[in-house]
Amino acid sequence: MAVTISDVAHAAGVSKGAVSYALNGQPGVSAGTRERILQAAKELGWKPSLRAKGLSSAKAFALGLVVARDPSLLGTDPFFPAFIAGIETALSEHDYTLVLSVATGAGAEERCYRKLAENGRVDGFLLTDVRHDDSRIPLLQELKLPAVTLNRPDSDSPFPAVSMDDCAGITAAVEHLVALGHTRIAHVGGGQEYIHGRSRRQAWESALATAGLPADLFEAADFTAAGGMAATAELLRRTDKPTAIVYANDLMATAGQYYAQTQGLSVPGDLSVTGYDNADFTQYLNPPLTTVATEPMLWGRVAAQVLLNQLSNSHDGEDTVLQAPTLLVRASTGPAPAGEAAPNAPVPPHYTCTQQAPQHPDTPPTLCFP
Amino acid sequence: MAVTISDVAHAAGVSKGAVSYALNGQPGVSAGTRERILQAAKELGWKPSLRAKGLSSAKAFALGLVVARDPSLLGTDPFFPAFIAGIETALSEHDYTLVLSVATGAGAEERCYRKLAENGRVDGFLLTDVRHDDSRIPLLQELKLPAVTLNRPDSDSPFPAVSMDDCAGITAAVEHLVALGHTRIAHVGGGQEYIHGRSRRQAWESALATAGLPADLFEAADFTAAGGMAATAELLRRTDKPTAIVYANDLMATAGQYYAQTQGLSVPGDLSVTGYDNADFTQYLNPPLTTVATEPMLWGRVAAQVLLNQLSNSHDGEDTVLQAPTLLVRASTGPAPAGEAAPNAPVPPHYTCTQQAPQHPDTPPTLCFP
DNA sequence: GATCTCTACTAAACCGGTTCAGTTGGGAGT
DNA sequence: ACTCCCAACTGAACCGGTTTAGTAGAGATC
Repeated sequence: MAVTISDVAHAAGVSKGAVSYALNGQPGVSAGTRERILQAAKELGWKPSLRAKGLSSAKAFALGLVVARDPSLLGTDPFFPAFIAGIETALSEHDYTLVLSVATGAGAEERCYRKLAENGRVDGFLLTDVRHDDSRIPLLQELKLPAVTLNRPDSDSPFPAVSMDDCAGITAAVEHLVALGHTRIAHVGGGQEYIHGRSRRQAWESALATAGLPADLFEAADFTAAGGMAATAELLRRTDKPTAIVYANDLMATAGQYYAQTQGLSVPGDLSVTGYDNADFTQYLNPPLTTVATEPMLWGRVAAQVLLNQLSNSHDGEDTVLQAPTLLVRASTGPAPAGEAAPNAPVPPHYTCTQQAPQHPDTPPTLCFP
Repeated sequence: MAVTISDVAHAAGVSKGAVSYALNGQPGVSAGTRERILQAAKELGWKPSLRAKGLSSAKAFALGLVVARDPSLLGTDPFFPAFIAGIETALSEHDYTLVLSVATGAGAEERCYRKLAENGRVDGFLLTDVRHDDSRIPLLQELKLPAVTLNRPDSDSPFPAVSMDDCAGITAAVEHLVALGHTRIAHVGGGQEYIHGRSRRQAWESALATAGLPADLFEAADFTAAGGMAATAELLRRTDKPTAIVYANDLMATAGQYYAQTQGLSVPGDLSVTGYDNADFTQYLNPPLTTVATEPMLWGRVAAQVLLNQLSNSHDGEDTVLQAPTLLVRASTGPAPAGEAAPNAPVPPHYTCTQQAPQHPDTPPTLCFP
């Protein structure tokens, strides 16, 4: 059996309580005794039992992440693995672990949160894929567990948010296309129940408005390849079909680009395409995809850090805003087809291309890392 | 505060012990009393505290999965998300959860296993990406925790394995290429420290031997896109360059196909390409990739199930063999270039194409699901 | 030198379950 | 009627920590 606090107490010739004080840096033991206890603990190789700690302090020393995506879609999205890796970097420094659940099917998500909370598995949750009027926010309030949301929800939320602005990346994509002379720039949106689905659409609308162009080429989809393909087919069927499509993520862009090519269109000759996320494989598409390089690892690390700070009461409750992702121009975007360019918009000079992922400060400005 | 076992005992007018017996289906309480206790527990909405249960029974009610891949590679591999989703389907039925750790950097992996074990976080581990002479096997024996390995390790292992044969898929790919008239069929291997890297290479060698062809076009890589691209470049530089390349995974195949196209080669006109894994995006490549459709979700479910059975002592210790994955023929493979085909091997008739993922029985044959 | 106060420490309760060692009461056996 | 036995149940110990209440002893105060 493993060595317990009683063994240490016996070895050091003190009581259990004294050992507990000494090892938690609490007052109540003299410097000499403390030293003796620490020495004994080290010699015996004592590791406090998290189970016992958890029982007496009513903590789980774990954070929860519930993923409610379709498993088949999960595998295609590069976001989660990197996001999780980021969480780990923050957790590994404190004795916390990540409890991951995948909920599939209606109602499964809520059951999942309830179960983890009621079983006392976790001390807090990381909320991803925040939805319009997200039901998980009142749920977690009911369950009385702290949380951190990725981006600020559109409903009232008492939880701090860690945000990475969608708007800038989409705006940059639209501006890039406008500069290339495109005037019919469509958007294939992600699920509009997600706030990032909505915000990307809104960013597209505003950017077009700024450029004095109509935002009438919208097709809703669901972030899946199949959805992106169907939406693309719909757009290309129109008489006023677009010369460029801004997709809400890479997977839809990949499928859309593929579909356009099967229809005999050249990318970017006849149709320019942009994605979002910078999935690894997009640089090996033919043509490589112009996309927006997000930093899911950083996001995960900061979100976990904020949640941990909240648990140790050292968080100020403020939202954290991460640096906005930047556009990565590759070969899937090009000048608008001849005869399509607006009269006063000749092919512009070379567009500034961000080839490197942007530099991020090690710690975001609004966070106080201990 | 939540309702405890004492509350239930008081409500039912019995002792704590009786409640414990009643709720665990143990003998020692009469049917009537049992009924009364269950009734009281239900009325009070009692949920047993996993923390307390864990402390007294020295269990964690969790399984561990340590992923030792580079985070950037993690995001590109569709295996893990699907595998994890499979694990979840098995765990959700029992009150178990998954503790996920991402270990990066030398030594981090072992520290990770040790930490989870010493902290009593998990009751067993799922071992993926098994390596040649894998050091984790003696490690876990030392830590005295049960485990399940994906595929049988090449060193002595006391742990049951859940295997999905690599050989059949690669063999089918080679046979498919041979039938198309190819005689110079290369292999870009995954990391040869991994047993699946080795077994895929061996499968390629044997299949070529069976076809009476030499296996001299091998290039080692590391399952990454960059590695696949470099290996492809190396192969295409040779004077006896291949007309077909069998890659050990989709990511390398994607990068390789892309590289070949940038060099002015037509796929499959000049070069046929096959992948492995059936990552979702591969069907949207140009051309769509011929690949081997594995079932990571099934794999995860069965592996978790075997480990759970082991924990409840209901596992027989036998290995479980899952149905071998099948070849999915798409457009990245075609007849060998003219003048390249073997004299007596005309373009063959249409090759049978498995368009559907294979049907798997709900429960694998060698497993006894309760 | 008696009291007062503070530090350093101990003993025991506690978290919420499981489990072991007894105790009780009723029915069978003789 | 007496023992014997077993099912049914209780009380307490236990898992390994934290925390509270209480105590011994040293030093300061008057």
